[in-house]
Amino acid sequence: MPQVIDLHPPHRSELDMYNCGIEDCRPGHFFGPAVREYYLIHVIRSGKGFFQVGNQRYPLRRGQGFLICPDVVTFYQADQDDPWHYSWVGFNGTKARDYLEAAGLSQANPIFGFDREDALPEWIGRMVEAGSLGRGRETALRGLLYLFLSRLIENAKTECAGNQLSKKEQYLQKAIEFIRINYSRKITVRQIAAFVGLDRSYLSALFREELHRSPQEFLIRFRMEKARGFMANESLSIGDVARSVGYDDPLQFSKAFKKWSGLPPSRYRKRAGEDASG
DNA sequence: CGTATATGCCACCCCGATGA
DNA sequence: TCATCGGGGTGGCATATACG
Repeated sequence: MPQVIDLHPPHRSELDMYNCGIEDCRPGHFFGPAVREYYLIHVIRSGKGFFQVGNQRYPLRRGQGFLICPDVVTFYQADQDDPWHYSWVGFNGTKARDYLEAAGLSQANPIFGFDREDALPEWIGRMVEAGSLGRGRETALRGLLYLFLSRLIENAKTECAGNQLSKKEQYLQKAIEFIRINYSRKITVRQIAAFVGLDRSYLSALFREELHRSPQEFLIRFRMEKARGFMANESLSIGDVARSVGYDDPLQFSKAFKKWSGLPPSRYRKRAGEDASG
């Protein structure tokens, strides 16, 4: 018999719980394909099953969990022989996405693992217990949800520290860090590679493999995103913006910006201003 | 022990931009 | 027009680690 706590659709604040529950699925039990209007995390206490989003299919088992994002079609099903027993919590709010991001979770990366000492299922168990409270119920559930997410975030941290990141990912992080700090200066792909300590062609291959674009393409996109931000400041000339993102030649900047956004900087700024005023 | 896989460097070729 | 330069990408090869 599943235990479920269902709240009224809450007003939108920083973090709101929609529901939570514990369920021991029967063999082959499934849900979907369907969408949710909130984030929904399942943590698997035992057994097996799979989670499918788009054409990605994730076989999952005890000690793992998955995130369903709002308005995304998903399907999940318990194993026929060893059906999973999971606990789940649904939530949303203005900060929900930030917390999930801190835990390394997103639509693109919806899977996580957890250790016994993380006690993620136990937190949901306490939520279900708190469901029988009176006037303090909503506050208790909110607190437990925060604690649950804090465990999830902490868990993501140790995963990184525990060298879960491959060398490739570490190199990419280092390269991106260099770009983040130096985008406003004239930097070359060779300098980025030297900073990371890799051969230029090898770094290029890593970018292509992991990010599906070359280091230079990544750098240009990064600069254009920054430029877009700078252009909101009307006191800066296009030349000022160009120099602020590492272009000493405004014409070259305009060309790159047009290629990126479809509009030359001056027209882009004009249109953005019109959009903002009505 | 041999083999597979990941990692990483290097030589090389091609392209486009630039500038004399 | 042609040389140069920065850059992207490939294939070959070496090394280390994991795995049976």
